[in-house]
Amino acid sequence: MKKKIKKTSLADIAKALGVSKTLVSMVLNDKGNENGINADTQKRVWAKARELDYKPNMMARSLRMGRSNTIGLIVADISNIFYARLCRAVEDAASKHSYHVLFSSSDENADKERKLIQTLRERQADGLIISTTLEEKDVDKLHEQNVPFVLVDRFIPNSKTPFVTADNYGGSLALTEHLIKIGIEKIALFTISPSHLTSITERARGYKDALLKHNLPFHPELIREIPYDDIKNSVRRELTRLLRPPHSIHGLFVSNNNIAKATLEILEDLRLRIPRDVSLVCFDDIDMFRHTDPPITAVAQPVERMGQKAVEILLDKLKNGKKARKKDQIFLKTKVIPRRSCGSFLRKS
Amino acid sequence: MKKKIKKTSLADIAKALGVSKTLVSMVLNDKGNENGINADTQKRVWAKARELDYKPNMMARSLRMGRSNTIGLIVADISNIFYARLCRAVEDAASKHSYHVLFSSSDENADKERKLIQTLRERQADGLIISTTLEEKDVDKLHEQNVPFVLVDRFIPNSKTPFVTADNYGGSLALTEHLIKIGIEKIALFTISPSHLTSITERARGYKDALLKHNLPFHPELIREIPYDDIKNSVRRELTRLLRPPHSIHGLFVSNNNIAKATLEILEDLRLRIPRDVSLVCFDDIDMFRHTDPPITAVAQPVERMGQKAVEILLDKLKNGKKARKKDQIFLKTKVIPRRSCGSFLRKS
DNA sequence: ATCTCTTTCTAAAACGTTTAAGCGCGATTG
DNA sequence: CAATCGCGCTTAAACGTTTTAGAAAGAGAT
Repeated sequence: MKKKIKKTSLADIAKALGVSKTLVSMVLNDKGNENGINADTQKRVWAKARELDYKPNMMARSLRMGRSNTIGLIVADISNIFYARLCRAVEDAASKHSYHVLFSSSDENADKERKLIQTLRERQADGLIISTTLEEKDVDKLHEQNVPFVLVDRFIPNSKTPFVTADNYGGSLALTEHLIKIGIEKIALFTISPSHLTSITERARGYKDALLKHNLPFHPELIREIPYDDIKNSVRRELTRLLRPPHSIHGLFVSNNNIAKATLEILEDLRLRIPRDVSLVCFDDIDMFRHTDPPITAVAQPVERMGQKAVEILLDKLKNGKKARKKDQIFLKTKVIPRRSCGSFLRKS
Repeated sequence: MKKKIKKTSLADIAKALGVSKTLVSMVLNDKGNENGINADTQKRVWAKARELDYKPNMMARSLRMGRSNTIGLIVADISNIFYARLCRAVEDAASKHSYHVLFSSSDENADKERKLIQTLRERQADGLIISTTLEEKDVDKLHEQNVPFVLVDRFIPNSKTPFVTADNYGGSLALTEHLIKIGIEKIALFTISPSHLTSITERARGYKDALLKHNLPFHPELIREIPYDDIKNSVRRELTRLLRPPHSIHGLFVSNNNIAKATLEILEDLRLRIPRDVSLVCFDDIDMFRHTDPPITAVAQPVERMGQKAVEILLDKLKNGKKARKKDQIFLKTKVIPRRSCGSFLRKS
């Protein structure tokens, strides 16, 4: 019925040529010379391999060699442009070293993430790159299971875990100061849950320190947490509340591009204009912020470098054992990109 | 030195319990009952497995079973929001059937794509989903090698190859008509190379037929091909040329979101405004088109369904053999989303 | 005639699974 | 009391590699 066409294996080539599998394997791995295989025999092997359209079976090879040349990558959501870029960077960097990448989206869900880690390990990923939503103790457990891994975008404070992240604190400080310098002082901050993520706490810390630095009052109730899975409704609720007394904010700092999108949408619904009714800044710049109405001031992260660095560190760990090194904890510089979403006048009056 | 901690295998559990690997395997695969394994023994196996933190080695399993539960997915560029969404959809659909996805970006480069296909096959992907840039004969070759695969976004005309694509023709026809109805008649089309892709040729065909349908002149020289790897410069060149006599276009139809972005940028550079100086419409809607200045009229594609359907068809092929069926060639409905980038007045005068 | 050294190649084990075939034994049947 | 059956389990092969250890054969040395 359904004719199962067997793929050609080393054994097939060996049999066809009347030599051993060993020989064929050596030749096709370019170890023919170092094993003193006759040049002519080598040619015959190559020819036959081509003739039979031989393709090595990586599963068998990995099984035997105990390594798969695969990296597992876990991000919150690969359809978010930030992670999509990160994935691409990781893919490119990995493929330079002939590694492949197994992507997965965790949706910021710790359970799902744990399962994904498990699966990736079952699939014998040699190492993991994770934009983790886990807490310290989970990550410690990962260490015990001695899986080589590197965190991206977020990190675990006071831990030896290697990571590559943007300078979320510095970026947020600068971004908030940008608002303050323009004269905007009542600034709310929309963070995203789960809120223990350092990418988020650090942004909040930067925001707070900027206020303090400029002797402005810090009101904890101006920091609002937007749940990852209900962004639009939360933004609507918080925004309408904050824009009227007693808060009457003048500026809004949103912690990621998804919240920014929702904010634009809600403001439009409410017939409110940026920056007339509120100034907006966003952590994480995306292309289209240049073309929105108005263009949005944002902090740009070096996403591509982030991916590259993470791969670099991971592969280094894979090669040279896994002693933690200080220089494997990396903060990348960010950059404020001023655009027109902040007005340019003092509005305290 | 670097202590290699062996992972626990079936054999370890078997030895610890004084039973055979077979038994352990059966129990852990939930085939204990159907193989009449004593309930108590089953419990002991599970307990020991947990105790030793057993994780099955999927490489070994795949090797033995001849299938990896992995789907290979090749797109042009995973950092393009369209493909990122597609990837996410494929990931979700696949994981529902406990398949994993191995993504790769081909950069619209046929050679790279061929290599990726090869690699994915070496890695024993059970099937492939490809947004292909290959030509018919390459795809035929793939068939011969009897790899199950499904094309997405693009298809091969007059071929039995299964595919899932948006109705590029219908969408483009409608989008062009949208312009025409507003009174815009001199419309240029920016396609993207490589231009043999049906996703592109179909869009051109829709554009042309819309003109003919409304008895408007069709000028082939108004169709400009923008190379994938040099979008910005080409757009600048073509745009400046087309906006002045003798062409003096009033409308511009761009074939994907990347070209739209570049167009927005260039127009800004040139101090030109949409729709005052030119009307703009885009095939493929992205979130941010709602918030650009002005919001951009676009054709939305059901990307998520596209991914789902592709997975569905592929998995069906994997299960039920590979006879080509008519209903495995799918065109998905698109939808014009009118926004303010087209003006709303007759401008022929 | 034996020993040793190259050169070229091979046998067999190992990686961790799944699966086809079948074994030992007590209970049931005729 | 022999034959049969079912239960609970095992043996061994197989998947396609890589790798370790060593073999066959001819050449040169003694």
